[in-house]
Amino acid sequence: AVMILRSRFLDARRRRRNFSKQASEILNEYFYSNLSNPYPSEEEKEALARRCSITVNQVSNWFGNKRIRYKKNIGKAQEEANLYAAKKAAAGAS
Amino acid sequence: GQRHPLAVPYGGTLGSNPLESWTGNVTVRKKRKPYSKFQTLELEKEFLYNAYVSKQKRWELARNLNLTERQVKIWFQNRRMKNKKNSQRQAAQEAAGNNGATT
DNA sequence: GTCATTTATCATGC
DNA sequence: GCATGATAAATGAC
Repeated sequence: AVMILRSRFLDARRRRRNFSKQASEILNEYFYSNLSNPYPSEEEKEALARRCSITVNQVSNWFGNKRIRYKKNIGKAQEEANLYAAKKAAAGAS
Repeated sequence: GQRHPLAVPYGGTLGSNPLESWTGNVTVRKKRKPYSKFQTLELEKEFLYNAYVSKQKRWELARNLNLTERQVKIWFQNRRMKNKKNSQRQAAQEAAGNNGATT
Protein backbone atom coordinates (compact mmCIF):
# COMPACT_ATOMS: atom_id res chain seq x y z
CA ALA A 1 0.00 0.00 0.00
CA VAL A 2 2.77 2.38 0.94
CA MET A 3 4.60 1.46 -2.19
CA ILE A 4 1.61 2.25 -4.33
CA LEU A 5 1.02 5.61 -2.71
CA ARG A 6 4.64 6.60 -3.06
CA SER A 7 4.76 5.63 -6.70
CA ARG A 8 1.53 7.46 -7.33
CA PHE A 9 3.02 10.63 -5.91
CA LEU A 10 6.11 10.30 -8.04
CA ASP A 11 4.02 9.56 -11.08
CA ALA A 12 2.08 12.77 -10.59
CA ARG A 13 5.19 14.81 -11.18
CA ARG A 14 6.37 12.54 -13.92
CA ARG A 15 3.05 12.45 -15.71
CA ARG A 16 3.65 13.27 -19.31
CA ARG A 17 1.55 15.33 -21.64
CA ASN A 18 2.45 15.74 -25.30
CA PHE A 19 3.24 19.22 -26.49
CA SER A 20 0.92 20.91 -28.90
CA LYS A 21 1.47 20.42 -32.62
CA GLN A 22 2.32 24.07 -32.87
CA ALA A 23 4.96 23.87 -30.15
CA SER A 24 6.60 20.84 -31.74
CA GLU A 25 6.66 22.70 -35.02
CA ILE A 26 8.52 25.64 -33.47
CA LEU A 27 11.05 23.41 -31.71
CA ASN A 28 11.70 21.28 -34.77
CA GLU A 29 12.07 24.36 -36.91
CA TYR A 30 14.79 25.67 -34.63
CA PHE A 31 16.48 22.30 -34.36
CA TYR A 32 16.76 21.61 -38.08
CA SER A 33 17.60 25.20 -38.84
CA ASN A 34 20.55 24.92 -36.47
CA LEU A 35 21.67 21.36 -37.12
CA SER A 36 25.29 22.41 -37.01
CA ASN A 37 24.84 23.67 -33.47
CA PRO A 38 21.48 22.72 -31.93
CA TYR A 39 22.32 24.30 -28.58
CA PRO A 40 20.05 27.30 -27.90
CA SER A 41 21.36 29.82 -25.42
CA GLU A 42 19.51 30.60 -22.22
CA GLU A 43 17.86 33.60 -23.85
CA GLU A 44 16.85 31.53 -26.86
CA LYS A 45 15.45 28.88 -24.59
CA GLU A 46 13.33 31.47 -22.82
CA ALA A 47 12.08 32.82 -26.12
CA LEU A 48 11.22 29.33 -27.36
CA ALA A 49 9.52 28.55 -24.07
CA ARG A 50 7.30 31.63 -24.40
CA ARG A 51 6.41 30.87 -28.02
CA CYS A 52 5.60 27.26 -27.16
CA SER A 53 3.82 28.04 -23.89
CA ILE A 54 6.07 25.62 -22.01
CA THR A 55 8.78 26.03 -19.38
CA VAL A 56 12.49 26.54 -20.03
CA ASN A 57 13.14 23.17 -18.41
CA GLN A 58 10.81 21.54 -20.88
CA VAL A 59 12.69 23.21 -23.72
CA SER A 60 15.95 21.83 -22.34
CA ASN A 61 14.42 18.38 -22.01
CA TRP A 62 13.14 18.53 -25.57
CA PHE A 63 16.52 19.45 -27.04
CA GLY A 64 18.29 16.86 -24.93
CA ASN A 65 15.98 14.14 -26.12
CA LYS A 66 16.00 15.45 -29.68
CA ARG A 67 19.77 15.52 -29.98
CA ILE A 68 20.33 12.01 -28.67
CA ARG A 69 17.46 10.55 -30.66
CA TYR A 70 18.50 12.34 -33.82
CA LYS A 71 22.03 11.05 -33.37
CA LYS A 72 20.78 7.51 -33.00
CA ASN A 73 18.83 7.80 -36.21
CA ILE A 74 21.65 9.05 -38.40
CA GLY A 75 21.89 6.62 -41.27
CA LYS A 76 18.28 5.63 -40.92
CA ALA A 77 15.19 7.21 -42.36
CA GLN A 78 15.36 10.77 -41.09
CA GLU A 79 12.31 11.83 -43.03
CA GLU A 80 11.79 14.59 -40.54
CA ALA A 81 15.13 16.19 -41.40
CA ASN A 82 14.29 16.21 -45.10
CA LEU A 83 10.86 17.55 -44.36
CA TYR A 84 12.14 20.58 -42.49
CA ALA A 85 15.00 21.05 -44.93
CA ALA A 86 12.48 21.25 -47.76
CA LYS A 87 10.30 23.56 -45.76
CA LYS A 88 13.22 25.83 -45.11
CA ALA A 89 14.23 25.80 -48.77
CA ALA A 90 10.70 26.60 -49.85
CA ALA A 91 10.55 29.49 -47.44
CA GLY A 92 13.75 30.96 -48.77
CA ALA A 93 13.13 30.27 -52.46
CA SER A 94 10.10 32.46 -52.86
CA GLY B 1 31.45 30.55 -22.77
CA GLN B 2 30.14 27.21 -23.90
CA ARG B 3 30.12 24.58 -21.22
CA HIS B 4 28.85 21.63 -23.13
CA PRO B 5 31.42 19.30 -24.71
CA LEU B 6 31.61 20.58 -28.25
CA ALA B 7 35.37 20.73 -28.44
CA VAL B 8 36.01 17.08 -27.78
CA PRO B 9 39.31 15.92 -29.20
CA TYR B 10 38.32 14.08 -32.30
CA GLY B 11 39.68 14.47 -35.79
CA GLY B 12 37.73 11.81 -37.61
CA THR B 13 34.49 12.09 -39.53
CA LEU B 14 32.08 10.06 -37.50
CA GLY B 15 28.81 11.53 -38.64
CA SER B 16 30.12 11.84 -42.19
CA ASN B 17 28.74 15.34 -42.08
CA PRO B 18 31.16 18.07 -40.97
CA LEU B 19 28.17 20.32 -40.44
CA GLU B 20 27.07 18.12 -37.56
CA SER B 21 30.28 17.57 -35.64
CA TRP B 22 28.34 17.69 -32.38
CA THR B 23 27.12 14.17 -33.13
CA GLY B 24 30.64 12.90 -32.68
CA ASN B 25 30.92 11.65 -29.13
CA VAL B 26 34.11 9.77 -28.52
CA THR B 27 34.20 9.69 -24.75
CA VAL B 28 33.65 6.21 -23.43
CA ARG B 29 31.00 6.58 -20.78
CA LYS B 30 30.03 4.06 -18.16
CA LYS B 31 26.53 2.77 -18.75
CA ARG B 32 23.95 4.29 -16.47
CA LYS B 33 22.91 1.80 -13.84
CA PRO B 34 19.90 2.61 -11.63
CA TYR B 35 20.54 2.18 -7.94
CA SER B 36 18.59 -0.25 -5.81
CA LYS B 37 15.77 0.79 -3.52
CA PHE B 38 17.96 0.23 -0.49
CA GLN B 39 20.83 2.28 -1.86
CA THR B 40 18.57 5.19 -2.76
CA LEU B 41 16.80 5.10 0.59
CA GLU B 42 20.02 5.17 2.59
CA LEU B 43 21.37 8.02 0.48
CA GLU B 44 18.13 9.94 0.93
CA LYS B 45 18.29 9.47 4.69
CA GLU B 46 21.79 10.89 4.81
CA PHE B 47 20.79 13.74 2.51
CA LEU B 48 17.97 14.61 4.87
CA TYR B 49 20.54 14.89 7.63
CA ASN B 50 22.70 17.21 5.54
CA ALA B 51 22.97 18.02 1.86
CA TYR B 52 26.77 17.97 2.01
CA VAL B 53 28.49 14.78 3.05
CA SER B 54 31.88 14.69 4.75
CA LYS B 55 34.73 12.61 3.43
CA GLN B 56 34.37 10.22 6.33
CA LYS B 57 30.64 9.80 5.77
CA ARG B 58 31.17 9.40 2.06
CA TRP B 59 33.60 6.58 2.67
CA GLU B 60 31.17 4.83 5.01
CA LEU B 61 28.26 5.17 2.61
CA ALA B 62 30.30 3.89 -0.28
CA ARG B 63 31.37 0.88 1.74
CA ASN B 64 27.94 0.09 3.18
CA LEU B 65 26.07 0.58 -0.10
CA ASN B 66 28.65 -1.10 -2.30
CA LEU B 67 29.25 2.10 -4.26
CA THR B 68 32.41 4.00 -5.08
CA GLU B 69 33.15 7.26 -3.28
CA ARG B 70 32.89 8.96 -6.63
CA GLN B 71 29.38 7.60 -7.09
CA VAL B 72 28.36 8.85 -3.65
CA LYS B 73 29.83 12.26 -4.36
CA ILE B 74 28.04 12.51 -7.69
CA TRP B 75 24.78 11.29 -6.17
CA PHE B 76 24.82 14.17 -3.66
CA GLN B 77 25.65 16.64 -6.40
CA ASN B 78 22.74 15.47 -8.53
CA ARG B 79 20.49 15.37 -5.49
CA ARG B 80 21.28 19.00 -4.65
CA MET B 81 20.48 19.98 -8.24
CA LYS B 82 17.20 18.11 -7.98
CA ASN B 83 16.39 19.97 -4.80
CA LYS B 84 17.12 23.30 -6.42
CA LYS B 85 14.98 22.49 -9.43
CA ASN B 86 12.06 21.49 -7.25
CA SER B 87 12.40 24.70 -5.24
CA GLN B 88 12.41 26.77 -8.41
CA ARG B 89 9.39 24.87 -9.66
CA GLN B 90 7.52 25.60 -6.46
CA ALA B 91 8.46 29.28 -6.58
CA ALA B 92 7.26 29.51 -10.15
CA GLN B 93 3.95 27.94 -9.25
CA GLU B 94 3.47 30.34 -6.36
CA ALA B 95 4.32 33.27 -8.59
CA ALA B 96 1.82 32.07 -11.14
CA GLY B 97 -0.81 31.84 -8.44
CA ASN B 98 -0.76 35.47 -7.36
CA ASN B 99 0.07 37.22 -10.60
CA GLY B 100 -1.65 40.49 -11.33
CA ALA B 101 -2.01 41.17 -7.65
CA THR B 102 -0.97 44.64 -6.66
CA THR B 103 1.41 44.70 -3.78
C1' DG C 1 31.70 23.03 -5.43
C1' DT C 2 27.72 24.34 -9.52
C1' DC C 3 25.52 23.08 -13.65
C1' DA C 4 24.57 22.19 -18.65
C1' DT C 5 25.07 18.07 -20.87
C1' DT C 6 24.73 12.80 -22.35
C1' DT C 7 22.68 8.45 -21.91
C1' DA C 8 19.66 4.86 -20.32
C1' DT C 9 15.47 4.12 -18.05
C1' DC C 10 11.01 5.15 -16.55
C1' DA C 11 6.07 6.17 -17.21
C1' DT C 12 2.73 7.66 -20.01
C1' DG C 13 -0.03 8.83 -24.51
C1' DC C 14 -2.25 6.98 -28.20
C1' DG D 1 3.62 -1.42 -29.68
C1' DC D 2 6.50 2.45 -30.16
C1' DA D 3 6.69 7.77 -29.66
C1' DT D 4 7.51 11.09 -26.35
C1' DG D 5 8.39 13.82 -22.17
C1' DA D 6 10.61 13.55 -17.58
C1' DT D 7 13.84 11.62 -14.44
C1' DA D 8 18.03 9.04 -12.80
C1' DA D 9 23.34 8.04 -13.30
C1' DA D 10 27.45 9.81 -15.25
C1' DT D 11 30.61 13.18 -17.56
C1' DG D 12 32.87 17.42 -18.37
C1' DA D 13 33.44 22.51 -18.38
C1' DC D 14 34.50 26.17 -15.25
